[in-house]
Amino acid sequence: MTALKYSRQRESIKSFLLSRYDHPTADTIYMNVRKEFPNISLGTVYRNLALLTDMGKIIKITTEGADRFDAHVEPHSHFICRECHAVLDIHMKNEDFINTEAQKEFSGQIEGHTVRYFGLCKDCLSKKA
Amino acid sequence: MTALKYSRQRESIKSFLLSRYDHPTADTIYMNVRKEFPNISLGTVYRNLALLTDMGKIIKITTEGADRFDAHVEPHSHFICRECHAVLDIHMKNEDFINTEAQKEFSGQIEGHTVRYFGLCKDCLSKKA
DNA sequence: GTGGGTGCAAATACTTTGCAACCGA
DNA sequence: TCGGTTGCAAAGTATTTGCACCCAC
Repeated sequence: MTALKYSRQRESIKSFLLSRYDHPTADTIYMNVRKEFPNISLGTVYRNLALLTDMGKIIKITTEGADRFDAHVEPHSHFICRECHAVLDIHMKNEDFINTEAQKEFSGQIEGHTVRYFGLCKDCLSKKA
Repeated sequence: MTALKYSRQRESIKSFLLSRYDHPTADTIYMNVRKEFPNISLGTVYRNLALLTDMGKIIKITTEGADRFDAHVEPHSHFICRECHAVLDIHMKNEDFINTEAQKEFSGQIEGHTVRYFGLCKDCLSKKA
């Protein structure tokens, strides 16, 4: 029974994440939280991101390169660009994939805000033209 | 114009992957290919996995921990266990998500065999009971 | 005061890369 | 022979962890 204690650093990390919709990496979070806590260390950022993830306050998204984080935990899905690894929100209703083969095969096992579509984002698509 | 040359090691890696449906990691591939090529190095395994991925002969699946690889490139989706990180195939038709919000929002940008569902596999579910 | 949290640095896990020797076309 | 490929080891990137000190309760 580890009693969680308040920490200004953790609060700052969470509120920074709440202000962003682009799923920043631990390093980006570190750079920004440093504006408020110049002495914070990357280790502390990682430790708190792990804590917040375990508590369900944020979501960790593992992609190529560094993991990305999202404080918006309402059920939603993600589109991930194969090229630039941008993570974009998809505002998809849970019921939306209820009739898919996946839903039939893994009925009851698939959690919300956990579907990820991969492809090319518009920026990367247009750079190819 | 780099002319690709035949390599027994690369062939072995590819045929090992074709024999597996559990999406092994580079290290597992290394361990197994070593039975045929005792002197092969991890670096060579990684180099060839990158080459095969670029050629579209295999798929790289980035998850927590080590990346996983799949030589079965026919369009299909994956179910990934949050707990043990197992990657299971979902035999889902491409048309299956054509009416979803994701498909509408990212029309033409979503590639085949690239949708990933997250949840708990049956083994991990039963261990919780 | 006590135990969780922090900064720092070292360690770890996974992957990439430089280089000389090797091998396929 | 020529240039791609390999084994080995060192380096690189992302993340975790041990430890002494600090701070919330």
